[in-house]
Amino acid sequence: MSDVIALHPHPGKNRGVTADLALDQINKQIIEHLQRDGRMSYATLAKEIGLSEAAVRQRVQRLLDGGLMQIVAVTDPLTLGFARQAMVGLKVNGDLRQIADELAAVPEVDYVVICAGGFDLLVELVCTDDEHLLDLLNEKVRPIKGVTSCETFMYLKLAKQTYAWGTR
Amino acid sequence: MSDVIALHPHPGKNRGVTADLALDQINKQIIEHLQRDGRMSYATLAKEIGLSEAAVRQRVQRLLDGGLMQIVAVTDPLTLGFARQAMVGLKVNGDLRQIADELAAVPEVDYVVICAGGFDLLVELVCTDDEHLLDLLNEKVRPIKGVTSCETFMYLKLAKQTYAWGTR
DNA sequence: CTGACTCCTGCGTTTATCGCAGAGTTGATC
DNA sequence: GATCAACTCTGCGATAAACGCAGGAGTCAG
Repeated sequence: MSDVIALHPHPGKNRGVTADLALDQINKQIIEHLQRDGRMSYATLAKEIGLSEAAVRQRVQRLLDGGLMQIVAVTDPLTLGFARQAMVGLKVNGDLRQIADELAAVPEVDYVVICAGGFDLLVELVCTDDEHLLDLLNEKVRPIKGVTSCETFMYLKLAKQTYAWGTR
Repeated sequence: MSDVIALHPHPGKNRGVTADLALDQINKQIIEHLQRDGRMSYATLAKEIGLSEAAVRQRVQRLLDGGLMQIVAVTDPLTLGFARQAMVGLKVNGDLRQIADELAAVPEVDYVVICAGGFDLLVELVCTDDEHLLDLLNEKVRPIKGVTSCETFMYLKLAKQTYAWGTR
């Protein structure tokens, strides 16, 4: 496959910087493989990359512990009984970060991004039905202080959903 | 945690329906656990759910093979060197599904959803930089036949990203 | 009742994971 | 330039998990 790059990527390079978690070429390779199959064994991962099994295990563990990567099961919410999903575009006044955090605290909110353009915030909601969606919008989203406008885009069909962007 | 429900969910119930992949309570429990930790061992998963290890392994394999669930590593693209992410809201004329498929074929597009509201399609782009984003919009998105309007929301900060909605 | 089907269990074999001690490098300090 | 601490890798034995398969039990159609 692709060439293995530096077997010894400057050991001891990242001292001082405590929890820095360098994303060297090896870690990127690890992530790329796990983006395709999150359950790949450390052993085969090690063979593919050209490192010992223990070293790969160590690196994966560090990536997970550091919150830089997580390995999870993903599904189409529609197949799990969440009949109603929606993206909400918000315009707000005040502290963007704080409002984003408030929204992030809502369990039914699975995605919050601060952005530039016609909306200040984009928020994805996962609901069981229309009633649930209405409740959320009415009780949890619109009442947030600083929210001046709220436009809802109800999902009709999820056409693509990928997590393997690779790395650069 | 939650009570274990029916140990024997009507064996042999889903005959006839060839590749149906029933989402019974057990499968939902499996998904819920793997949404939290995709690398959980079949053994502990089996103990938590109250089935044999082999049965759980069989079910997980079927969920994966059937494309109903995938276990992958997820990361914040920004930490992986993708400095520029954006959501694009499109208004289109013509066949929504076909246009959605065309967009889905673009590698840099990781999310396409057909929706109701001010936009017909929401598309998420993962780019290395502004140049890349400009290229994409100019060469791959706007030229698509039927696209009448295109509004871009550049990501400034990802505030939340979850894949564990649980199940209903 | 019989047969086909599905799903589960139990168990032996193979494979992977875990934990730890030791070697090699690097950068800072003296 | 020698020493030391910090980091990462390797190798290996003990433990644990995954795999494959044969057998049992339930369900449904004829």
